[in-house]
Amino acid sequence: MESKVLKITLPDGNTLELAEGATTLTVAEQIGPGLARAAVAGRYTIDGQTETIDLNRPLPDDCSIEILTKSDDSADSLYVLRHSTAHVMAEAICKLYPAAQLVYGPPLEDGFYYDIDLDESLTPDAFERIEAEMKRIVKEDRPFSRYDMSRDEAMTKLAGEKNRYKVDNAERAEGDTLSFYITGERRGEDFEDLCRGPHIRSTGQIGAFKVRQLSAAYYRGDANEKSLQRVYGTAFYKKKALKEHLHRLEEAKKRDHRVIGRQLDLFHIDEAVGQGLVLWMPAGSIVRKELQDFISDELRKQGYQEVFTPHIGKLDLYRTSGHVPYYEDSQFPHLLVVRDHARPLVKYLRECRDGNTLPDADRERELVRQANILEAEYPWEEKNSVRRYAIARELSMEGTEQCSCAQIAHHYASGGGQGFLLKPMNCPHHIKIFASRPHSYRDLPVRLAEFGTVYRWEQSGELNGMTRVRGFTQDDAHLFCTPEQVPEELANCLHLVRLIFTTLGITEYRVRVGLRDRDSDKFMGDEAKWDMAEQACRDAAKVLGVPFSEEVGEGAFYGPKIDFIVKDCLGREWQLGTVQVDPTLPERFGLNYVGSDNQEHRPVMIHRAPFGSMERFVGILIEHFAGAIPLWLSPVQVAVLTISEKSVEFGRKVHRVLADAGIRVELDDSDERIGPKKHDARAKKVPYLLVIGEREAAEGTVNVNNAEGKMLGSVALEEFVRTCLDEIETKSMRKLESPDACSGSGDSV
RNA sequence: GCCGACGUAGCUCAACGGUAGAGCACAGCUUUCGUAAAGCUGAGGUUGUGGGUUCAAAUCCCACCGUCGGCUCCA
Repeated sequence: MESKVLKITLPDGNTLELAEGATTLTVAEQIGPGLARAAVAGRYTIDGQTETIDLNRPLPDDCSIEILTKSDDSADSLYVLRHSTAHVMAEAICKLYPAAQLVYGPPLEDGFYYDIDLDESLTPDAFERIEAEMKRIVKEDRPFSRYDMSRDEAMTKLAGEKNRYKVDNAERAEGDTLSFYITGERRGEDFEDLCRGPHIRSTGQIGAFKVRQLSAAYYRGDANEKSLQRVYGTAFYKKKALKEHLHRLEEAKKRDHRVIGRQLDLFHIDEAVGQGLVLWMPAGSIVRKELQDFISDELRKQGYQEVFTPHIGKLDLYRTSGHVPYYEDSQFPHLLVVRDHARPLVKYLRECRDGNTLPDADRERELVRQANILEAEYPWEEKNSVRRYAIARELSMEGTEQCSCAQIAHHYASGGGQGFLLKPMNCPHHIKIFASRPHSYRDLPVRLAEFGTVYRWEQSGELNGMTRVRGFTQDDAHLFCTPEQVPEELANCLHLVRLIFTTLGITEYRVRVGLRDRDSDKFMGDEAKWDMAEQACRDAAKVLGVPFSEEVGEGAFYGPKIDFIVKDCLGREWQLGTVQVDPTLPERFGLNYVGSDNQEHRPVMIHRAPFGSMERFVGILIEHFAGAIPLWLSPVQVAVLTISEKSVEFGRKVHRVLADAGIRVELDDSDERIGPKKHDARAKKVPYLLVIGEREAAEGTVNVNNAEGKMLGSVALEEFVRTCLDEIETKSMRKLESPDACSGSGDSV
């Protein structure tokens, strides 16, 4: 076989011709010794397909190539480094804890983790020892070496090692051969791991690393599987980069909406009220109200009608919608109401309990009959009158203190009994508004909007400030339309979401089209209609013209959806705006309208919430602006700060003029110095601070300072009012930069 | 719900077996001041709750409640 010559295209467009078997390292050496030293891995592209590859593995064919180096902090380069560091950490842990079984250790966007199965609980105290061990491995500068094995051979080898996780991993891996990476060169002696690679050249290339965090993680993300210990770490090529990274994390914490929410008195969550139940403080309420008014104005323009509905609904309503029993885990306990008929029974049993006697059987039987409780439901077998009283109370639905009673749970789960549910969603109520009147196709679309508060029993460990709560208000609306109207309505909904994001300067978001998982029982409804709805979502997302990803299993239980997802200060993703196509609930509720053919037709429903929820949106917004929210949203828009008693009178006048103009203004005429007054106003992130001294009083001007404390200069009071109102009116994100700009139009400031 | 860490004054933290202390905030007084924290004085806590160990518990142990970081979940 004659040896082939490979044509390698470099990033600068030059090409190299190398003998077959050439590696990325060969290429790097050709270019220069410095590059060869700094190189960590290669990245080649053939036919538009890009792969990262070990430095010392032969390039498969003609390709264009990019050399990843230690001085390059690109995601690709760091990815290889972190994956390699995960191997080093795994080795360290195995050495310190020989009983540890390795499971899976991928790189992450900002680090890596390794899942391990170990009975002994790891604690952060172990980090130092793990790091010390890792340091040793790094110092030894062991090369990462790869070897391949046929699948059969590898499976035999792994089976012999008695690590079921690696066997599982291997079974799920693709290809006829499996690869292993040795941290070192001595096969059978040095640490090795089943791994696709690629890796950096040697452990010495790991410049800086840190073991950071511990958590439990279920094997393969399955809560029924074994709980593993996940150890997180991160790595960089340079110590400085690690330091900066850790510093950034510290800085990001200062933007945390929970921290700023307290500083600015925006909201409060009180243990005595309940987990995940947000109390909006006066300042936070202003932000929320402004946002609601903003969207209400838009909705009016777009032909929505606002409605109000109660916070609870009958269980039967949610049995129809499918919420009961399918989503019971996420619901607050049902509200059980007093059955008047049962009161005499409860009273009698209470007397027995208080008198510490057993009830008379005949009398009890008679009262049970009167109570209209099925004999079969009644706990005759309970011999204890206290217990019997408690159960009778439950059966009579008088209170719910004892609601753990399995009989009750079973009773309700099996469809019996009338009670109420705190609404987990607004749709059933809106559906009933729609269904309360006959509709002609001429009426459609009907668009019903409500700031509807819903309650969901989120797992305690999931709660998070404002972003994950148990009671929240959706800026909800449901559109009932003909199938033909769906594309246009969807497009309008998406544009509304985008308008809101644009207005608030949220540019970093991703769009996800959530589809059903055909293998899951989480989704209900007709297959064909789902297909149509999913296609409608794809089409609408395309029309919107932003990149989006399609994700299976992310749909709502009744239909597919398009979500707008934003990251918080710690990089966690939160779904904000959502638009959902629902072919299912109209069916379940038997909704219809009369078409032009005088026949009844089934409408399609669109659920949409551009903010998602007021709580989550405001939480994210606080972090987005680090508390320095735009003027139109600011709880306090202007602070008037007097310099001394001599300027208090004019300060009061300024305050009054601004207040009369509808501007949210606060006056600080306390006998403090101007420095501290400014400091206080800045701490509250007030957008404009007006310093009022004798000079201003004499001239009728105000001395304008921005939220950063920078003095912008003085301007006539009337002019400041005008500019302020303009900035508020236009919901401008831009601030005054100099007082001269005050006289200009809103756009120029 | 799971794993780990943590709960001390309104906030941020100290004290880590010998019955709690600071800064900020708050109140009073002094000061009337020109742009990033004035001074003095005062008030404020049965150390999340309940048990236990101990002569003695904020401190050690257990349970519960809550918070935080992950996991899982998220209509």
